[in-house]
Amino acid sequence: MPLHNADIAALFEEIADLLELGDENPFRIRAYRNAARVVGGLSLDLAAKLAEGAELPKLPGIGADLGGKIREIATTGSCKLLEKLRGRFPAGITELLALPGVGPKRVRALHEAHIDSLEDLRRAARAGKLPALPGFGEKTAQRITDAAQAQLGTTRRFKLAVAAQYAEPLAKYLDGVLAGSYRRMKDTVGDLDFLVVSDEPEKAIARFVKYPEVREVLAQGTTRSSVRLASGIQADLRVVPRQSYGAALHYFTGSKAHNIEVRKLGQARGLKVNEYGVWRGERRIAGETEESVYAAVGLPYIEPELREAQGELEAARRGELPRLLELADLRGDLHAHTSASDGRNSVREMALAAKAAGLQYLAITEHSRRLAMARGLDPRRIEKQMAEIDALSAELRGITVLKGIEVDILEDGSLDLPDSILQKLDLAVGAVHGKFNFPRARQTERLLAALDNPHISILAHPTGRLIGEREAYELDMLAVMRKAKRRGVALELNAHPDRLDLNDVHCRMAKDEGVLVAIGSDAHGVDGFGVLRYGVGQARRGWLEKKDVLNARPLAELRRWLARPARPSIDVARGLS
DNA sequence: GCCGTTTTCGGCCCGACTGTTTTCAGTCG
Repeated sequence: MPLHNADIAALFEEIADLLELGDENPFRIRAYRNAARVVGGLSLDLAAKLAEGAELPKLPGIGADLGGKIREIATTGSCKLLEKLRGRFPAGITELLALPGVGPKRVRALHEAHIDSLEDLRRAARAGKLPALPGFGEKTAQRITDAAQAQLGTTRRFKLAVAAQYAEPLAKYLDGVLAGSYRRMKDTVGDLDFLVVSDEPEKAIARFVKYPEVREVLAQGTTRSSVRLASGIQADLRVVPRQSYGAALHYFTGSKAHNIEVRKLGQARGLKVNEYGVWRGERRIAGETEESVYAAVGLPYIEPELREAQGELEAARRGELPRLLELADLRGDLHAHTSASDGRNSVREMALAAKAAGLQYLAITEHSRRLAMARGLDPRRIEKQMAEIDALSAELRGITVLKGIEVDILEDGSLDLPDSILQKLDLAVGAVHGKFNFPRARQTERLLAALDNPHISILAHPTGRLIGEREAYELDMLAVMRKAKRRGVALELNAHPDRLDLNDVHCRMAKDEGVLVAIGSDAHGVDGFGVLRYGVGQARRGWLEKKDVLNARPLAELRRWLARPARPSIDVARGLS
């Protein structure tokens, strides 16, 4: 069982937790958390790289020691330090750290009282033992008891589009702006962060806690407040004066790791960066706008989606920031369904809706026959739809409908339709809709085989993940990308908020590998194009520019790309990789 | 544990809110 970057990151987090319980040097603990973040956000599969005998690449914040531990974990599945630390504390004690209001100090106090798990904690709470513990008291004990009962230790995150339903009305109510991971367009958000400019912060906070959807006020101070909404999502408000707006927006947008980097840059220039501004001694030299904050530390403005401490500060310093894709750059959509399969509207209705959404072309890509429950199309019904599209095209103006298919990739990597019908279509989008649990090698082989088909233009939702429901299937993504590159196939970024697949890390990997990304709405109705903004958000998080995105190209260029004779049916490059 | 146009040693981002610790620690973002 090979360990992937996420597994290595999880072990580093565990080491950090256990070191924290051991009251170790906080900077050493931070080094492990930083390493977890760096490794977890890497597109390159470290274990695979090491298995090939390659050297570990130079990674920020990872020196000789942590590099050695990565090697040790990748090859043995664990490391000596972790085993030693695990021996020092009862198994499962780190789950207590996840409870809100519980940090290392309180876990140690609990441990002294032989409370070493969530179950122990609930039992001790029922017996009324908690308030007597050092540093607890009635209120703290109650808060922790409630959290333990509500299973709050299991961090609940909300899909971006779900969070939007709560976030945007509240932002309007507050007359404020959204910051945090929501503004950075992360695929899921843990809480909502709002910023309001006001010289009467108490008033703004009073209005905040009176919002009808507030279920519980978690904290209420003179400049900030936290509440839990009826939906269960936590909302944080920060109120600042006008002259601090940019600094506060920067601070509250994060990410935390990005902020730390910016503050360090400031420090090197003798400046202090906080949420009120950039300071030289007592004097504020910047802070009204985010641009002024970056300028003060010698950088151009950095887009929120890039602020993950993944090389954006270095790129900014060198003047090499990407010019990120924008929603308006999308010229068309290459993945949509109609009522012929499992959609809700006709081709005509979908085409008009796409036009209204500002698109110039739309590919209709129904499911293929294998997906019977979605009323997948067989060749006969495809021919019928092609005729329908031809007739429609004769009268439609301002929108071009392309004839496509979302063809199932079968277990052996062959496609669910014969070449004889695929070649009549403008494009075929290949997709996996079953057998998600193949072992990594077999799943990879299956996709590589599918890419050999000369008619496949786009690989849809390449990892099959459903956020919060289904993990991505096991896959050697690098091998798939390199093959897609050789075969001239684009990889989809499915913009549906349940998918967002490719994710941000994979988008950046695609860019690095020179693979085109197609942002598809997967619309199943006329209201389905609005999700493109989430797709663009992830694309931006993956550093994608207009040139990296297939459907940012004008129709004529797209047609040339689709029609080019480049895809031989035999992979001449096979054996060279 | 990392890192260096101040440094190979001595630093390491910064502030708010809560509760209980009577002067601030713990936690969080």
